[in-house]
Amino acid sequence: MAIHTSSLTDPAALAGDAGAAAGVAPAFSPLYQQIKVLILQSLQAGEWKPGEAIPSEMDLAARFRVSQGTVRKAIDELAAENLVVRRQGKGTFVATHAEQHVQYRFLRLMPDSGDTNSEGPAERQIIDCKRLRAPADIARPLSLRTGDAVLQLRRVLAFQGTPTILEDVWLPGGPFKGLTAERLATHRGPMYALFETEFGVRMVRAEEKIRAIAADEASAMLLGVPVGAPLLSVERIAFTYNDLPMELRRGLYRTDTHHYKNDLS
Amino acid sequence: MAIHTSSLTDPAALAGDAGAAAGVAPAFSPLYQQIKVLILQSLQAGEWKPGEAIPSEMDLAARFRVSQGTVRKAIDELAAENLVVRRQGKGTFVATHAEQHVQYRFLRLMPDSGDTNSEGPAERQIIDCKRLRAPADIARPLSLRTGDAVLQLRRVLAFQGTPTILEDVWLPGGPFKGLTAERLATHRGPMYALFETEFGVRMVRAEEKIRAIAADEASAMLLGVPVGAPLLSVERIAFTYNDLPMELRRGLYRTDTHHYKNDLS
DNA sequence: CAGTGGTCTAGACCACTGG
DNA sequence: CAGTGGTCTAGACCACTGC
Repeated sequence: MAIHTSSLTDPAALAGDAGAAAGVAPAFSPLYQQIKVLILQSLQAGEWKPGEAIPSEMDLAARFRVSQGTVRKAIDELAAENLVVRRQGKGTFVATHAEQHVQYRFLRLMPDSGDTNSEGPAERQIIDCKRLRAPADIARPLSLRTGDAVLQLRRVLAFQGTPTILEDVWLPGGPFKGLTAERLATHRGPMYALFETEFGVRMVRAEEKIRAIAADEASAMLLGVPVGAPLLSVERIAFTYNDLPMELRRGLYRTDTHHYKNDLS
Repeated sequence: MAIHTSSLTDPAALAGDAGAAAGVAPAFSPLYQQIKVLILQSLQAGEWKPGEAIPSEMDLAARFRVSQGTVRKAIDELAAENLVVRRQGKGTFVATHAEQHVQYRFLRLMPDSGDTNSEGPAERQIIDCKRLRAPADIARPLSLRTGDAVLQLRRVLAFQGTPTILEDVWLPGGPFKGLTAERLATHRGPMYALFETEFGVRMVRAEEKIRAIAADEASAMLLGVPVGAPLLSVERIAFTYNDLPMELRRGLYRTDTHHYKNDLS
């Protein structure tokens, strides 16, 4: 491994050796990137669980035989990607969807007046939860084969008594074996927190495609709006480590009292 | 200034002195943050224009009497905020909306199939451009007073012959004095690039509120969709340095062939 | 080749947390 | 008070660019 050849005893050998055999460029990779990959591997291997502290910078520096500054830069990037949270004086912790002061980290729907906290927690109602064989348009985004087992879940979120979000969620059957409507209903806190504690699946990032559509009969009924009313359609693919898709979610949002907020920079 | 008291000759005096008089906490501010503010001030003062190189890290370190590493960390943050672009071997450059390989940095609308480049440049058509006194709902988000002069602009963007975006843009009359429909029509490239070169206004970040609405008669006509068709309503406030709002934009997007893409992390 | 940003180190000291 | 992350420095060397 490149790390061990580029330690204190031989700081000259820096270039990564991955891909050096082929005719392609040697793809120079700085030491801190290599350390970052090693920490990442420990994270996905579950060496440290969500919410727990990872070893101190000094410990990691000793383990990898590099200076603290190099470990520091690796952790800086992990923190920038929200995989890890630094707390001065305490340590560095594996990020988690539970115990996070923002209840829903990936939900961008905000009430038109007041902040998210002022309207209190969402009232959740599970409409449906069943196993089925994935049709092509579900299997593809989840990197599954058509016909593979998936879990489908339908629920409604209401804010202050007004049903606002109708969501269909699809999960790969393998990693989420044993997930039931019962378990979901009794769980408090974000769904992604339950995924972490019960199934060891941590959602790391997501992509959303947003459209405006007209409510069909079923959706209109569940959300309490007229048929044909404009709704925000939000299709989300959520990824765990290694850009592995682990959830497909199709949501319909009422935007008469709420809006989808996005910050560009 | 704090910088000069915490130079090489007196590296002990680090704490910022801002706000030390009041009973509030002294608000410790690290050196690199102070340097960042100084560079920021030079940026908004126009000491270096968009597209130009700023002084090298060594030069800035000498100017501010700090080490290169400290300047480096300041620039790192500016680069993370897209205010500045680093190019190895060449220098650090003031970010610009022109000459940027992504044509529209703040536009999140993507064609459903293929990438942004495959559909070629947007065809732009100015519908209207006039001066008026700002009503309250326009003045407020622009931090103006009701009745202040604003410029209103309406245009349609079409992709491959299909009108897709209808936008109303409001700009404060002062900074944009002299902007005409003629000038906009003859200009090639992003509108924000013209704002930089002609008016010295650089948009740095933006906030968007997204809703689904039904097309009214005027919008339906201009976009070539039936009245009542669902459209994506995108309200954007764009800010220049110092979080100063400089543009209000209300867009209606057709989402039958395109979608709004958002990455969450 | 000189000049730029990028990496890496070693060591000192500071701010914050908790026992 | 010890341990953690956070700041700052000084110096060496590397990778990339352009003359």
